[in-house]
Parts: sequence; C-alpha cells; structure tokens
Amino acid sequence: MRVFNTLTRKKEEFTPLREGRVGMYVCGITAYDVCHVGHARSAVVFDVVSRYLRSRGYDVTYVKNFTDVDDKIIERANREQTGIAEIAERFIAEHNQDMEALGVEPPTVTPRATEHIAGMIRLVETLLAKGLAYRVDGDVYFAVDKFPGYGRLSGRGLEDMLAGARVDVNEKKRNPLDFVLWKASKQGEPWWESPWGQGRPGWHLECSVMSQRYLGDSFDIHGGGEDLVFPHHDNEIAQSEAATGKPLARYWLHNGFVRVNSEKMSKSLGNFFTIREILKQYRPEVLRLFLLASHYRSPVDFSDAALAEARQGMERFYSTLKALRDQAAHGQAPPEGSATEREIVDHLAGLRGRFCEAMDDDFNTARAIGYLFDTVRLLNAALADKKAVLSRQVLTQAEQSLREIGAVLGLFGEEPDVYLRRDREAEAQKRGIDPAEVEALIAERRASREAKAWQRADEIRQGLAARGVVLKDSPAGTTWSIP
RNA sequence: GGCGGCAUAGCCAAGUGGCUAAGGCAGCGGUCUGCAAAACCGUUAUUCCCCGGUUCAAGUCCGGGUGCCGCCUCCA
Repeated sequence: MRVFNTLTRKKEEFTPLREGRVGMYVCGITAYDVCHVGHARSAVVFDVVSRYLRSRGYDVTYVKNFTDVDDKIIERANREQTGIAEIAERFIAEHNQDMEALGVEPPTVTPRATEHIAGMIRLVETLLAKGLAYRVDGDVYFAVDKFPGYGRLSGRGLEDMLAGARVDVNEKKRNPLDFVLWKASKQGEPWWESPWGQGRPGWHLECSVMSQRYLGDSFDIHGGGEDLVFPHHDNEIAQSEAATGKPLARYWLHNGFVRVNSEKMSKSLGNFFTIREILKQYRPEVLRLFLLASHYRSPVDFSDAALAEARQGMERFYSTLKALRDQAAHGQAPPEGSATEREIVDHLAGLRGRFCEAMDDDFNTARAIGYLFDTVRLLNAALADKKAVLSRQVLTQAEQSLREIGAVLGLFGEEPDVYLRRDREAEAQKRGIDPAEVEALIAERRASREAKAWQRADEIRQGLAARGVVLKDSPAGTTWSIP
C-alpha cells in the first residue's frame, strides 16, 4: 500500500508502527455552526480510509476531535446570550446527525478539547521547562525559532514566512511567527485556572494533547483538510515533537477542497452548501459518489449538475442491484454453468484484486469506482441476454460482491427498491411533481393502451415526459421515474 | 511578495516512461419496444494547455511560458 505523504510530497509505502494496527488522528470541526459540503468531504474521505484499512485487516483506532472552545464559539454564545458549552453541544449534535445521514462510521474516539485542559496545561509546562515557550502577561507563546525545522510540513522556512507580508502584528510576540499556546481570558470569556492565571488554550494545543492521549507520542496517520497544513499541523508538529523528541505522525494525509465556481467553498466566502440542505434533494450516497469519484487530493467542483451526474451513476448501480435481486427471485436456476456465467464468475473473482490495487495506490477511489462500473456493464449485458439465463447462485454472488466492495466506500448500503423509491420521492418534491397525479395518468394510459388507443396513450407519455417523468412499460405493468 | 498545486474528449474524471489514453455523464447510429424507457452493441481524444529538452520510448521526467487555484488570517 502506498500513500501520499504531505511531509515528503511523495507516495510512500505504508508501514504501520505496530504490525496489524493503525493509529489515525483527523482534525474535526470547530462546533460553532452546521457542517457544509467541505466538511462532508473530509469526513467521507477519512471514513473511507479507515474502512479500507479495516477491510485490509488492520485494527484501526480512529480519533477525530471536536474543538469546543474557540473565538467563534465564544462569539456565537455571546450573540445568542448563552454559554459556549450549549453552543458546542448543539453543533456537535448537528454534526453527528449529518454524519450519520451520510453513512460516516463514528470514529473510535471523539474527544473534546475542554475535556483535556489538564493535559494541555502539562504540555505547556513541559514546553516552558524546555525553554521553547515564554510567558507574557498571562499568555504563553511557542518560540518557533527554538524548534529546528519549523514549517517542514508546509515546506516553508522561517525566512520564507517572514518575507511574506501577511503576518500577525502582536507586540507581545518575540517573533511574529510565534503562536499562542495559552491565552489569558478577557472579561466574559470562558477560563480555566492555570499556573499563568485564568486563561484558555490556543487552538493547536488540543490536537497535540488528544492525539498523544489516545494514540501515543507517535502514530501512523494524521489527516485533515489541506487548509490545515499551515499553520495548524506545522504547529502541532512543533509542540508535540519539541515536547517528546519523537516524530508525531508518520504519514500526513490532506484532502483537497470542495470548490464552487472554481473557488474554495468556505464560511468566510459565504459560498457554502450545508450537508442537510443537499440531503433534502439527494440521497446521501449520491453525495458520497460525487466526492469519491475524484481523487481525495484533487479539488472537486461542486454544482447541481455535478450532483445530478452522480445521481445518474447511483441510479445505474442500484438498477443493476435491483435487477440482480429480481432475477434471482424469479430465476429458474439452471444447474449447468454457461460461458456467460463463467465469464461473470471470473470477473467477480478478479474484482476484489482490482479494487485493492486501486485503493492501495493512495486510496484511488475514482479508479476503484471505474472498476465497479465495469462490473455493472458486464452484469447488465448478461442480464439483457435472454438466451443466457443466469443461475440464482451467480446472481446472488454478483450482488454480494458488489455490496461487499461498495461497503468499503460506504455505498450500496440501501435496499435497491428503497433507494430508488426515496430517490424518486426527493426528485418529485424538488420538481413539484405530485406522485398521485402521475399514478392517475398512468391508470388512464393503461386503459387507453388496453383499448389500443395509442394516440391518447402517447399523449399521456409525452405530457409527463415534458415534466421530466419517464414511463417504463414492462410485462408486470408501468413504472415511472424522474431521470 | 513568499511557498505550493493543477491543466487529459462537449462535461466530470483515472492514468505508477513502454501493449489499442480506464470509467461515468451527455450526444449520435443500431438492437429491443405498438411508441418509449432501461439495458446492450457500436461511435465520440492520431493525442493529453503551449514551446523546448532528456530518452530507443513522455500525458507521465527536466526547463521555460500561459491560464486557473490554494496556503501564508479563522477555516475540512
């Protein structure tokens, strides 16, 4: 298995510190607002990473934190005349709902910053004792020039950064690039007792403490969005490694951004779509397929057209899954294996290998999904071939293979009938189509067809088609969909 | 200003120097169908932004250019 390591900017062979086990830490959200599609990407990407590692037999400990004390939380709490705990609690609950809806498996541990204040104070004390930090008026800062190799992850040296115009002006800092470990709380801000007075932790500190607490001084994978590379992850490295003298994480993985019209989706730009807003319009797996159809490090452009395309793809998968199941239920189960059956069995036997080959190459979900579509095409061809009746055994095996591999991507988890029904309901609602009316027209058309009144039957079909409703006649009756 | 990334068909997108450049969506032709839809078959990039170089061989490596994006401030 090879993974791209931000630290070296290369794909490297993945070797965990302890055989058979993987410790993974991913930076989670600051709980001050509902999650948008950008958060969904990070969550889905690392969900798939942990699912895949587990499917390869690793015992994965996945830690994802919640930042529940921070300027923005304080700001919102003040605005709403409530406490930061209430705000954090509320948005953590909202986050958890969104993740569950998206089919994201809960991480092994989901620690919160405020549960680890004591550990943070200890880490600051260690850094002070080692002379890597200094105190000013109740604040404690990390002295970046005392840590050789500061900025290694983002690939910038101190000189590079100082040359940049945009550095924080703060009189208290010895070096403009120093960052706060602990800050004295102002009037009305939440605070904890510390050796430096009443204060609160700096943002970077919590991840250093919580990763160490749950995964040890050194662990295998540290992940997050690419915007966290600098300064957050560089600062984590500085704090942790300065304190322990050991490398923090072996592999640093960063997912690319979700864009809107070629711009980063973000709160500050205001160009974001919340997860719940999208899930009103599309099945959760549509969003997952959209996100996983590109490599996790590439940017993806979010748009309704892109989601609509992913929806078509999911429709294709579920239609095949449904066809496999329907035919297995009604099939006559011929005993002898035909040439078509042998071809399918051979193909399925190799599918897992191809899937792993793609995923082993830095979690190439896009390629993996391509292989799944190959399988679908082969199966559809066999299903469409009336001469080649497939045995129940092969049909079931095909369905199981698809589901088993899909599960690693968090796809194909629904019953095909349920998926297709719900998908249609959402689409009907979106377009203001009344299902009862459609059913009534279908009944009228059936009567017309029975009377061979083709003109009226076609009129109904075309009328519905103009509104996006497509009818499909089969020996069992007429069904409808909104492609 | 400093640092970094990306550029592959109408669109999305994979592509680890070497057989015919995955896959999806959309389109077109056909099979099937009363007509359709779905599905299937066929078709859609002599070429991978431009220029130069390395190599027997480059979408893939190197240099230059152009365009887009990100980080350097909270940010997944």
